Amino acid sequence: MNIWWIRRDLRLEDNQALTVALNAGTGVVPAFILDEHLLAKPAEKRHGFLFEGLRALDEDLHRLGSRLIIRRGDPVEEIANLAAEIGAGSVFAEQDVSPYSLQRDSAVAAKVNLILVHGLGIHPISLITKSDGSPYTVFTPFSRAWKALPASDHVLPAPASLPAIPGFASVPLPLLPAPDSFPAGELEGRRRLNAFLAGPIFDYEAGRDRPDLNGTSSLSPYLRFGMISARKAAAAARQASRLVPDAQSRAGCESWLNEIIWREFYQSILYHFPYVLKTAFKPSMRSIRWRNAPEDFQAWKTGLTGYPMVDAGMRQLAATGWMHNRSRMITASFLVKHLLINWQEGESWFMQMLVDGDPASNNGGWQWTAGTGTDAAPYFRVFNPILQGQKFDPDGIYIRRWVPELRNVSTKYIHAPWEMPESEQKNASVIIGRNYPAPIVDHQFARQRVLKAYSNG
DNA sequence: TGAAATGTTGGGGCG
DNA sequence: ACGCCCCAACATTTC
Repeated sequence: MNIWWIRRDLRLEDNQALTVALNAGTGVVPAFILDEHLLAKPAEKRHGFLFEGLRALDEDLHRLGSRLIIRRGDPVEEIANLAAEIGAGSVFAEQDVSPYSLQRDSAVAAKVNLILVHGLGIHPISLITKSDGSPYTVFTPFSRAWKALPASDHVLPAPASLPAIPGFASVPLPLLPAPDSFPAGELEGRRRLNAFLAGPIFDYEAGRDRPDLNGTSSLSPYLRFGMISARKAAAAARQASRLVPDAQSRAGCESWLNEIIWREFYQSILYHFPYVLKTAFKPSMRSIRWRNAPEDFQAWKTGLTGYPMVDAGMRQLAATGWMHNRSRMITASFLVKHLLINWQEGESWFMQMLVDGDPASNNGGWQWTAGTGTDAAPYFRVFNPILQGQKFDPDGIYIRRWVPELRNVSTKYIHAPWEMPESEQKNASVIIGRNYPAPIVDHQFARQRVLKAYSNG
């Protein structure tokens, strides 16, 4: 018997670790270790999503004649114990990139025959380097090298059946449910991919920037836990692109594929530069004097900054465990640039709240926004939350959805409600400073302040 | 995957 | 006819 050690590949279709394990013969025991170290970190929605995903996977395994063995504790001990218990020859697992997983896996490999299999990304990180072998640190050349590799559109089918598992002990999963907006499981991942490919992907070029429209795939949590394989998603996007005649639709597909490549770019960055989880990628950006401002941070977290576009994003995050990408940029920029609070505080909050929270992508995004990272936004690029709102939520639909106090505010004032005359405030049944805060910081002032802080840093 | 400040151009009103 | 001013529209530069 061998072990298929599941970590963030909760799927049966296009699972290379599972396939290799099956091909090794002699039977496969699917196992998941509830890692105390990881579960101790606050991330209720993501954990609920994971647990529900494991329940769904267990059901799928039952259907094929197998089942999921769950253990709890330190994975190094638990995998070694399980391997000894079942007399496992080898342990097969999908290779991960975070420093924690690298250290964990090398500790496991010291105790059992651990075989790590590619599959988290589409192309192995080792294949995408500059000609001298060093890693790319700029997205565009990285993506060119990525696209130059032969497209691997082959998707491994889910096995038709699996070997039965003898009566090994398994601990129950915590009952924590997945958030309502994200039912977990491979089936739901596939459903969402198909729904996205049936239309929205063709408008993705513009649609992806509009938090008021459902223009994105909302697949991020499923990709995060491998409930859909990135390779299958990309193959489907390429196929969709080939089937449409017009350039605009093809651009949508291409643009979405680029987002998949961003994901792998940041995986590569984390793999090669693990210190980014601790400090700025750019050494020159490590001496910025951040503000210690707990009240401002609290206002940001709770969506009470007085800037509707920022507050809408933060409340969407708190309510659903997900935030539209455009809103992620706007809210992150606001924390770092307007409030001058260390991007690492925001990174940590997002990791607590996000269902799709992934160290590589989340860190990459925050360092990009803060201007401290690879291929980052220049520090002087300061988003104006009012203009961003006007551009990307022109009718204020997104704001009214997530900031109900402003529901009756006219579109004219929806992005800057503090400019409402008193009579308008009464009409809209919202008094600025009472039912909705006045801006906690003036835009022009904040802009000048952050430019100064960065240029001194 | 910016925004603001500054510069340039050109049409129109006007004396 | 002409210069002047205003200002929108666009372009460039600066942060």
